Amino acid sequence: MSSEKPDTRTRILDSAWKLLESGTGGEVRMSDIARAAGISRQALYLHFPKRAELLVATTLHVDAVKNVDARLAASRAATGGVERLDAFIEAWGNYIPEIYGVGRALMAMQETDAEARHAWESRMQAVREGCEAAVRALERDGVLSPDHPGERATDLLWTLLSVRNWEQLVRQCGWTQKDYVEAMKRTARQTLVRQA
Amino acid sequence: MSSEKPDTRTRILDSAWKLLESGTGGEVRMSDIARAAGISRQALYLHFPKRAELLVATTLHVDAVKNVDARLAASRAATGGVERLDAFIEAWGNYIPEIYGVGRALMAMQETDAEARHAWESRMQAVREGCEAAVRALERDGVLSPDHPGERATDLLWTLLSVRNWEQLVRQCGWTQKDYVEAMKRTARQTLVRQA
DNA sequence: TCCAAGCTTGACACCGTGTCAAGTTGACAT
DNA sequence: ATGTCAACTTGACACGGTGTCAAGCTTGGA
Repeated sequence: MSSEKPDTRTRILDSAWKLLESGTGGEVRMSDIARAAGISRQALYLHFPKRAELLVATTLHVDAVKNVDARLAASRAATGGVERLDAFIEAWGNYIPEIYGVGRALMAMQETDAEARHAWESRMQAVREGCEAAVRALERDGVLSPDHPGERATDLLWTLLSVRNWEQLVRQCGWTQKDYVEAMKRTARQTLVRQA
Repeated sequence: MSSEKPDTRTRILDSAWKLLESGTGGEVRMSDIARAAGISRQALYLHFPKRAELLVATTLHVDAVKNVDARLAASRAATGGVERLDAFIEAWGNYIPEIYGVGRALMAMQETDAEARHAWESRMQAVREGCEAAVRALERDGVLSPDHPGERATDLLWTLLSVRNWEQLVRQCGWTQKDYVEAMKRTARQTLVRQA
C-alpha cells in the first residue's frame, strides 16, 4: 500500500469513481477504467488484481475525499435523542448520492463475489452503528417507541435508510434530495419516537 | 405458447423455480436448470431463447400457481381505508417470500438486461397499483396524513414494501415473517394515517 | 553502465450465454 | 414397411468479460 507510488493509483481511483458516478447505463468494465486512467488493462491488474478490490479501494478513496467519517461523527454531537436522530439522517442521507455510483457497482457484485459482499457489509456497518447510536440516544431520553423491542428499532431505521430506498425514491420516483431527507426524518420520528 | 406441449415446458418452469427458490448461494445457470429438468442445455434454449425470457416465464408461472392476482385483489374487498391498507400489506407482505427466489434473479439481471428490467418493472406495477388504491381509500376516508402531497404517500408505501426491505429485515436481520408484516402495518399506519 | 520498477503488447485460459449443424428417437400416417 | 415430423441429442464454436502469463520497452537512480 504505502510502498506504492500514489500517482497512478490515485489516477485509477479517480477514473473509476468518475466512471461509476456518471453511471453510463452499462456496467463499467476494467478496460474502461484502464483507458480512463491512461494505462493498459494489464497494468491495471498490476495495481488491483481483482475487480472487487478496485471497487473496494474506490469506495475507501471516495470516503476519504468526501470526509464521510467526519460527517457521520459530527452528527453524534447533538445532545437530545430526537435531534441526534435528525442529524444522523441528515448526514447519512446527504452522503448517499455522493457515493451512490460506487455503491451501486459494489451492490451489483454482491450477488456473485464474496469479497464484494463482505466489503459492502463492512461498509454498511458504519451506518448500522450510526443507527444504533441514534436509537440508544432515544432510549436514554425515554422517548423510544415501545413498539420495537430489542434491536428492532435499529433494524427498522437501518432499512429505512438503505441505499436501495434512496435509489427508489430519488432516482425512480423523482423526489428531490431535500424531499427525501425531510420525509425520512419525519418517518423515523413517527415510527421510532413515542407519540405523546 | 399454446402450440407447445405443456409437459416439458412446465417441468422446466418448475425446476427453475425450485432452484431459484432454494437459493443455493451462487447464481443459477441455464445448465443447472436444464439438468434439473432432465434435458440438455441446448434443448432448454429451444424453449426459452434467452435467460431473461425463462426468468420472466417462471415468474408468471409462479404467479399463477400462487394465485397472486386473486390474493391481491381480495385485499381490495375491505371497505374502510385503514382496513384496506392493512389487508393489502398483509396480502403482499405474505406473498413476497413465495416469489423472492425468482424475483431476486430478475432483480440481479436488471442491471444488465433491458428485458429483465422491463419485466420486473411491469411486475412491480401491480404492487404499485395496490399501494395507490390503498392510499386513495385513505384519502376518500379523509384520514390520509397531510405530510405527503400528491403521489408521495404512494411512493413511500411502495418503497416501504419493497422486496429489498423484506430481504433486509427477514433474511439479514432475522425477523420472522409475522414480525415483518406487523411492523410494516404499524409503520404504514403511523406515517400515512393522520394522527388524532 | 547496469539494474529495477513500471509499463507495454500479445496471447491465452476460463466461464457463462447463445448459436449452429448433424444425427437419433419415437409417434403417427400412408 | 416407409416416410416424415417434432423433440431431443451431442459436439463444436463465437462472443464478451475477467484474470494470467511471458517477453520486450522506457526511464530514473546507484
